[in-house]
Amino acid sequence: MSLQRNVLVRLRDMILRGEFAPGERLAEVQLAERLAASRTPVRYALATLEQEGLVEAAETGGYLVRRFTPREIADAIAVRGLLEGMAARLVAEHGVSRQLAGDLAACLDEGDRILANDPLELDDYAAYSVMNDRLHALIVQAAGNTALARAIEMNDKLPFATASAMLPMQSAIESDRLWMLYAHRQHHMLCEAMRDGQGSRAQALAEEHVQVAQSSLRCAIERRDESARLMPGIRLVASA
Amino acid sequence: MSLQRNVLVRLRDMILRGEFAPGERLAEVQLAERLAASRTPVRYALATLEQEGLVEAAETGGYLVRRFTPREIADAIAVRGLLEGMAARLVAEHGVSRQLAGDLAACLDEGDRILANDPLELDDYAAYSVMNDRLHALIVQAAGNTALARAIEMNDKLPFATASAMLPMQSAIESDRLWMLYAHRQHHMLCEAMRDGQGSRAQALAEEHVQVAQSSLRCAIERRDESARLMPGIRLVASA
DNA sequence: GCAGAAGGCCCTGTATACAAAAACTCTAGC
DNA sequence: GCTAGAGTTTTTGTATACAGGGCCTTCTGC
Repeated sequence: MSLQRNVLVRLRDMILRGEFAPGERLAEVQLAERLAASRTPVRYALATLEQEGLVEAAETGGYLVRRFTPREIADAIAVRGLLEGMAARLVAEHGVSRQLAGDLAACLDEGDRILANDPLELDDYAAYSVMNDRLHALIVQAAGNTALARAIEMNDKLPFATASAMLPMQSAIESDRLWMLYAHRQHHMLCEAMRDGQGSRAQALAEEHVQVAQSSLRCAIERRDESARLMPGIRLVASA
Repeated sequence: MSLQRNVLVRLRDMILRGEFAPGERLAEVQLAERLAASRTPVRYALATLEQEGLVEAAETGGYLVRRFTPREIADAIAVRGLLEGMAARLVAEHGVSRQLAGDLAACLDEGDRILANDPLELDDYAAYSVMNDRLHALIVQAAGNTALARAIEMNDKLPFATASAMLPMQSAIESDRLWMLYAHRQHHMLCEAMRDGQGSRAQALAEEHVQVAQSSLRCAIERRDESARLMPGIRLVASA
């Protein structure tokens, strides 16, 4: 992989891990030596991350780590609901191919299997996240609308807006298993609606599905200290 | 303005004007001398335009002008409809402020005034475009959802996906005035729905509103040679 | 005559030099 | 003690040098 790409993914990861304070200046030389590269790849990464919205250009020049409000995160989650709702409707209207039906069923089965464990372990959350991301990606891909896929991809660059960003939070909630059972039941219903060509039902389900993430977000904001351990990136979200 | 920004907007404009063939390699040194700058600002512009989707990274390195299919443009227009529909619904649900009501009314009045001219002149199309963009921007801004605004902004970077991108095409259609009267009637109805707090009516109207653009797009694709004079950027759309 | 290899040319990725501007610090004066 | 100002230092924006790689051309051998 080129150094540019390497620096980009590492810097993005560092920001998402909360290694910088929100509003902090990202000095190029400092980043360059920390990432063992020259300023050129670092500048490329910063320009890209500005487009992604993780970093903002300072008026005086250079870049600052962006500070997010809880409102902005909630907004992004709502937009994801809208976009995934459209994707689900398109899939329902196009019809579910045999291939897709099999892939979706595999995701559903795996989710069932994971949630059969009663005290959910850390591995279970991780495995569920992978399954969850794959399920959502399958639907978006099957929708076959490139602009829609691009919009979702862009929206998911914002922290905590992605499908499984809030999942680590579940392990801090007492009723975690109930929430996940609810969310996964929605997965089942959504796949059923798409399979049966029920476009507006599928859309409504996908749109409603993000309310679970909204709940988790509210919980994470209320219990910052606790969630900071599970999701270090929460530092980027303003406390007020 | 910094040279970086200057080069970025000029290069974006050159691509949108169709000054490059789709798939053409954008050699950095050549662009640099053409834009009277060094490779550094040019590389910044290319990286940004890649994020915007106007340019794609070649496997071997460097960048190529993107080629768009009519399907991709139609997809982007559909996504704009979805996003603007959500914006309209949010405005209806939040309520229309006195300030916003005045601004919207000014747009509606100006549109009425322009469309009162019976043979529409070139100036009329231009003035209508400005009004149209302002009206759409007002609604998005009033929705107050930053992620939504970002998604629309990103989507509008794709050629021919923006609200008034297809307007120049109208001057080549016999029934242009009828179409524009129809679209502007939708503007009136949309503002009425938002004012009266009719969220789902507003959403449906905004979503349906983009069908005018879809029509214009189909017309532009069918009559490439004619539309190429009015919208040079159509060169970027594959003929097939 | 054709195929394969070698050489040269152009292009990108990376590093770095340089200048202008901004920020910080230290000092002097009120 | 605080403010203003000058000087210094850091930082960004820009240009450019350099190396590695790909592609095209050309030459040679079969």
